[in-house]
Amino acid sequence: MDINKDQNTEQAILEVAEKLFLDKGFAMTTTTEIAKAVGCNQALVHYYFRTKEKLFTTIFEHKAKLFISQFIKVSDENIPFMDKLKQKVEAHFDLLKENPKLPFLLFNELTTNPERAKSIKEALSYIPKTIFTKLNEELKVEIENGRIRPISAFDLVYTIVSLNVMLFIAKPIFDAVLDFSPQDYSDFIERRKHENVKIIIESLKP
Amino acid sequence: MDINKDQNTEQAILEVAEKLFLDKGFAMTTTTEIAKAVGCNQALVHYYFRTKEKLFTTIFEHKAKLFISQFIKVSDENIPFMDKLKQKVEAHFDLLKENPKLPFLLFNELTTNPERAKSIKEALSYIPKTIFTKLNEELKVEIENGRIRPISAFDLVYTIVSLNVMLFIAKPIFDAVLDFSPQDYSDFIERRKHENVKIIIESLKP
DNA sequence: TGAATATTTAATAGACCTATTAAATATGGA
DNA sequence: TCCATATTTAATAGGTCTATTAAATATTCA
Repeated sequence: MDINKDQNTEQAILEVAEKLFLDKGFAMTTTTEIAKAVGCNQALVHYYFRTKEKLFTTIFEHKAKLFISQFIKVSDENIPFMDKLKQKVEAHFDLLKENPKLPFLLFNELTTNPERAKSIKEALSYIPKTIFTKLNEELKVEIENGRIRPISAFDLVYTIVSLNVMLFIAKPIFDAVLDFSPQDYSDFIERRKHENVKIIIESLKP
Repeated sequence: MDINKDQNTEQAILEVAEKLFLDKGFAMTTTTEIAKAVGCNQALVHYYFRTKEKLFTTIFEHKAKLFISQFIKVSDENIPFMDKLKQKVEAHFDLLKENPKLPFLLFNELTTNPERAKSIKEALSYIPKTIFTKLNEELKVEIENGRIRPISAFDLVYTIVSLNVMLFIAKPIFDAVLDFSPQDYSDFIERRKHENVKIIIESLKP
């Protein structure tokens, strides 16, 4: 071992593997490469995690649960619905900004290897059903009071997620095709953060 | 050769490879598998296309150019801006519906193998710059006449593409995580087609 | 028909990958 | 210190993949 001699090898493997899986997906990442990046023997990756699949699952489930639990964190309940909505949309954006490659990994693994769906479903089951129920109830009150047009929680969430997630999934397009500099990209997504909130709020008007 | 004995082998390879690349991406598709699906010897894939990379590039560039040229097709010029916008958003949706896996392939290849960016850039350069210029001019007129709020062509396009494309990229999530049946999915995206138009129109109000 | 060319096949080189094994080395506690 | 256990290494089995080659077969056309 070269690097990371100080810290836990198992942890080092997890960290390096997470970065590589997020960068290039499951198929394009090899255990040989992970070991090399950690600075350890390739057999060690299997010693600690047995298979590449298990290593991936461990990392993905941990990452997904962390993401979801961070998002779930209740915000101040005693504020108007629209303010809370703005808060949530921005919190979703911020969380994506901290985990910009997670959505792609989810899409990638679910698309190229549907057998992994079960493990991913397991990881995502951490999203309580109650979230949708609760949102639907809140929406119902707003709709009945004529403050917003009729809309389902699912549709609202779809709009939010689409507008926010695409900022990060499409980054390689902005970089390669549109020749965005890092500054261009940074400016763009920050501007869109507010634009997205505006569009979502606007789309709810009765 | 078993199947496709009637038709051109080269063409058969292209068709089968296109399906497989779209289904599973470049990395997860093997030339052996392509040959097997075509019903020919694996060496034939290399005989006609030399390398897997060349085969992929041929297919991708053709697909991308087709998609773009179909979208570019001018619609009736003599209708109000908002009507044209609605037409375009729906045309974009319809085109995606016919090529539901193309966006993912684009993201996948650009993300997992950035070296391929050049060839993809080449394929996408088929999008004339004038499109954005023209849209910006049309927007300017609408803005100056107070019919819509100030917005850039790029932002408008981002909103349209995000809302439409996510319907298809996220399909594996709807299927696996939300247990959508084919009918559920079909109903959902058709509803969203109109919902997306509404959101986009609404988001432009002054 | 028969020679030139095109297509197809079987075989395989060469690379790399995952996973395992046995042996070597390090570590911690009695 | 010394033994038991944990960690690490080198070596390798066994598989698959891309790409090439030479030989076999089919097709074309003079």
